[in-house]
Amino acid sequence: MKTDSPTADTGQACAATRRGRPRSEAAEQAIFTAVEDLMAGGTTMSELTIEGIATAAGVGKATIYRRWPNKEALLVDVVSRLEVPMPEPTGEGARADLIEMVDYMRRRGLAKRSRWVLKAAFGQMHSLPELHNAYRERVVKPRREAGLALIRRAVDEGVLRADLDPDLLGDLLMGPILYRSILWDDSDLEDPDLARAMVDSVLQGLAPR
Amino acid sequence: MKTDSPTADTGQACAATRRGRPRSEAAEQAIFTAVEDLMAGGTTMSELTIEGIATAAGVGKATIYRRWPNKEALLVDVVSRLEVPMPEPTGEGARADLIEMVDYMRRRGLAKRSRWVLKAAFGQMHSLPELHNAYRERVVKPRREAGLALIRRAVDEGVLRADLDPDLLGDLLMGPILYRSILWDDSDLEDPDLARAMVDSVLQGLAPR
Amino acid sequence: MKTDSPTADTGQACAATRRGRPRSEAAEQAIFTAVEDLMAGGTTMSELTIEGIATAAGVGKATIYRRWPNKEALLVDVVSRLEVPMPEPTGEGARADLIEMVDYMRRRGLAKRSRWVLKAAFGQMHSLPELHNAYRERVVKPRREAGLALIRRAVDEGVLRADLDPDLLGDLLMGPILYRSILWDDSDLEDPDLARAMVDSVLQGLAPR
Amino acid sequence: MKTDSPTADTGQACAATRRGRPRSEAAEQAIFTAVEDLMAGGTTMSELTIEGIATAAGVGKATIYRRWPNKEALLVDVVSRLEVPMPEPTGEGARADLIEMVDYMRRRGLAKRSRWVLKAAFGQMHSLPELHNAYRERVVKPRREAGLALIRRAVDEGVLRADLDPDLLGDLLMGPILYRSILWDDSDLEDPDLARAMVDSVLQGLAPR
DNA sequence: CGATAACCGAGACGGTACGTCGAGTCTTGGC
DNA sequence: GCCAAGACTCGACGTACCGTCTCGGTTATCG
Repeated sequence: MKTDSPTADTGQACAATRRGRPRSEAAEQAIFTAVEDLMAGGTTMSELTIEGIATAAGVGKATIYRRWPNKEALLVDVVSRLEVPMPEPTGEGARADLIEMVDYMRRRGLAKRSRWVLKAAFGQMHSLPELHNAYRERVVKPRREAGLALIRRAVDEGVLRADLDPDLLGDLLMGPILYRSILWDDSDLEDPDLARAMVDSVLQGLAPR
Repeated sequence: MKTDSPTADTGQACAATRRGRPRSEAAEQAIFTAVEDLMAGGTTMSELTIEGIATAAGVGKATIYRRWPNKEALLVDVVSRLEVPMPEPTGEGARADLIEMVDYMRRRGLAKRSRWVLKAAFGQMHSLPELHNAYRERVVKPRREAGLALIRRAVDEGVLRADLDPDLLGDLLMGPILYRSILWDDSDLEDPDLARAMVDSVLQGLAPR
Repeated sequence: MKTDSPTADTGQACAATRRGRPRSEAAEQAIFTAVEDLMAGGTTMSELTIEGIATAAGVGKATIYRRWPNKEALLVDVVSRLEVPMPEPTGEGARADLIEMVDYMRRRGLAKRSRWVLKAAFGQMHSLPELHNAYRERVVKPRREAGLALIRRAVDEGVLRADLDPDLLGDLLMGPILYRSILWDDSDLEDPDLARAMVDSVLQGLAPR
Repeated sequence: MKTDSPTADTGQACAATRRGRPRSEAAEQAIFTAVEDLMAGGTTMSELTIEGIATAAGVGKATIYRRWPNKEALLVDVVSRLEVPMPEPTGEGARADLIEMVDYMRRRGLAKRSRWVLKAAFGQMHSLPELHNAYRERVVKPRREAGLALIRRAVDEGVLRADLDPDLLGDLLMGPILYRSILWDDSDLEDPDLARAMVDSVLQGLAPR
């Protein structure tokens, strides 16, 4: 996934030379690392304070507020950093690719840091609509589009029915795993065969033949 | 859903009659109304403070804390109150019941107050683990169990395959609609035929015959 | 000197009964004590922070801000508390009373706490004109009027010339000692005979006979 | 008063010629002008920040810190610059010189900028001990010594008694006018005859003949 | 009927974190 | 090496809520 730097929204790439001391890359890194460490250490969302982050990062509070207007904005960037690229098509056919995609979601939901982010940060989004949109634009949408590309290929290969809306197909395939990732426990994602079972089940249909 | 009164945790079922002035039913109503009004008025979750609720309800803070140990507990009750009862089986067979159940989820996701709850309150849950657990226990679980009962009946009627885990069947049927409810726009839920399309699609299977 | 409580300016003596928990007298005392202790401990004015006072007093910052709008207002009250009543007339005649008054000023300028207050707090006043006025009204003016009464009595007794403005007489008698108190070192005030020398010198005149 | 350049404390009198670009005289002027403008514009002492000065002067903060080690040092120089030279002896005798000196103090207390300095800056001195000491050393002391010289001459001329401590004589003559300058309103200084009245009163004595 | 006990609104209490501001230092590119 | 600009760490500011604790006063039941 391609993500802009946190200052992307200020569009500072002006023709005139930038003046003054440039922002410290090290400080930025320290902030990200501090947040991820705190998260990994079991800190819940409401315990995650800017003051705590600043202290853990060895950074002044102003250095954080210079980059992000509030806690949520910082988290969106943390989230973006943690998202890993989706798997490339395996070349073994569309069904295998669909399973791989679903299994990627399952593994991502299991990964400790990623799961914390997926749950906690995502949860805050409805309080800050513009951040919700930013997250959807930068994280959800690219993935959804990759999924749709995959689905269209599967339709071409005859693995998926052509008479259904691709959006619907996507939700039917991805919804269950994401639902489990967000709402339920990790234990519900541990079965390594889960992705195959899900994909095959919806492919074949839940009704008896 | 049937929910205990907020005083449930104080173990009021003592043999001896309670002495002193009883708690004011009016105050309780005022609190609930205030929270719902604030929510409807666009107050985001993080702006929803106990002090604000007390002021809006014309109630002392202690009157709130006398009933709920903390903000999370109050929110669980508010959320529970907003949940509407699930539809009774229609008697037209398991397939119709499944569609009805999915469509109920769709409509619930569209309802203004319910949506606020589903999104905002649910979103905060991972920040507030107790709220998350309480919500799962009191809201999600009963519904899930109703769903599982429905699914078992559908298996008995031969509408669903008997060789799949009922939990998996449930997630495959409910996951897509909940995924859309939580993550996407309301517009994705507007199609009145959506529930039927989803259920029939997964019943028949996404693979061409 | 008669001093109102710090909340005097809110005029809370309303007919309607005051509601809510009353302000803690103990907290107020703790705040005053903390400031005086810090001052006595050599803390300079710019090192004297509200946070430090709150910590030293074992009190929340809000408890201070509830009583005084800012640091300077708090100091005016601290100053008022520290001011001690002026000496009563000795009954030995106007000249002795004048010397006693000047010597009182000298001793006051020597007293550790009082001096700190006289210097540091007084120094801040020109930044906050209304506080300057309050201080003048509540501390300086009563003293000045006591001095003028004394002077008028001295005129009646024939100790002071009747052809001079009483204000001028007051400043000529009190100015030198206050000038030394404010601007110079403590060492300039140590001579126990200083007051007598000053009064007698200006009474007799500085010109040779 | 003659004041060293602000760089005095950096010991610039090195034998080897200074290398690199010399300090900008214009920047220095801009800084002084900015401070005086801000003062004249009603800025109180505690609102007078280095950042504000730098911005108003169109100068970098480092340019200020390169010249003065801290805010207090800058203020000492600003204060020194504002002090105007004392009057030369008039040649009309010691009494006239004493009156002229006291009247100079009176006029200085009335002058707008000088008064700002005398009151506001002086007021802060006890908060900022270094500033206090520097001010005493560079402003008060020379003036006091000039006053003492004058007094010694007056003693020689037989205008002042020889049996009194010159320091005491100085404080008795200057104290009243300085006391009025610092503590009271400008209106108390407006009488153009005030200096003469004060000097003559203390010369003749306050006791009736 | 009076005492007792738990309730009520109001608001102060000690804390914690907020987001801002300024101090004094450091680091850019440019003169 | 100086300059303007603006980043840096640090620490205090004054505000807002948290959850608790008095206040004076109001219903209830119990004795």
